[in-house]
Amino acid sequence: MSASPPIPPPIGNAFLLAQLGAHATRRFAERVAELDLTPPQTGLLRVIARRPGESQQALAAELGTPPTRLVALVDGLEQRGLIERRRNPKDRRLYAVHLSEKGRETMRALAKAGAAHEDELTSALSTKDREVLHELLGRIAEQHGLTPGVHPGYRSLG
Amino acid sequence: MSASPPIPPPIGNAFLLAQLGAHATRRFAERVAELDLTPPQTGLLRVIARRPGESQQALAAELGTPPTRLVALVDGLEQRGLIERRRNPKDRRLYAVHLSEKGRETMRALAKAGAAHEDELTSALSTKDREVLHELLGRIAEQHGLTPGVHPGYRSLG
DNA sequence: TATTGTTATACTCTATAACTATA
DNA sequence: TATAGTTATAGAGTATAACAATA
Repeated sequence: MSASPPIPPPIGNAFLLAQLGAHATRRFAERVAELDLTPPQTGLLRVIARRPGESQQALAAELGTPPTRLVALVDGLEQRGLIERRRNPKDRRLYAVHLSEKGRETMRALAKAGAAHEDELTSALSTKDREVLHELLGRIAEQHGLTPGVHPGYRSLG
Repeated sequence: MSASPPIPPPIGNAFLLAQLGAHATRRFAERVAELDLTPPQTGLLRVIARRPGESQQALAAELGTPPTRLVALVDGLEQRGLIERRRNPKDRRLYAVHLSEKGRETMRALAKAGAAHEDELTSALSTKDREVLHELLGRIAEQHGLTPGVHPGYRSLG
């Protein structure tokens, strides 16, 4: 009489989402590494592209990240010439953060990489399947209050 | 004439999966923190439950993690009395890792937490929708060669 | 006195390499 | 000499708190 091993619970949607999400994030990181970017940097670029001229505080609030973390991200992108900090002469405490022309080129390269990533990840699904999946995922994301286009990885854990 | 801001690309399935995956992982971490466990610890417990008596090397291979990382995980679970290291008298280099009775209790609590987590995450979907989602996600996971029940977070990044 | 941005610091997680004990 | 497990060490990423400049 050997003790019966516990029956493992069936793999649910929550686990599949976590598993596939980690896989997707990893593959995306590999792709953007070819552009010398990290995923957090791409997310910041995306926000700057959508809302050019915002202050670092505003960007931090949009991403849900501590302002101190943003400094390092902005530093890295600025040193590579992808973004510009412009002083606001009316209030010299603020910077207005803008994409440079090189930054806009990088955004185009990122869009290509993103499309290739999307294709690769969902290549097992038909066009119709992809639409169904998108609708289901969108409904879950909305119900949980996730900000469209903003990855929770910025959000502090406390 | 102001320069037109770049049109952000539509949010695709890949981003939604990454976003929801990170959210699911975070919520799960919060839940199992109430059992004083981290997600990596729960994944290891799950593998030990399914394959009791394996060596640490075998467990590391199954999870795809460096053996050195496993030591700390096993240490933590053993100190809390959830698992046992048993020496193999035939080859005294090996340990056989087993769940303790307390470990089996913890597995039952984990199953409850997992079910609650699953319900919460997919509460926006009908039963039928959940089945459709599960089928689609399973197909993607299989096509990308993801091991059922093993989170890619163990896998080294190299 | 409040706010923007910054620096300093510490903590968590993980990987790599060197070590031991057994075989 | 090869293998199982361990320890030591270092690196990446992020958070918290203190600080300087400006309002």
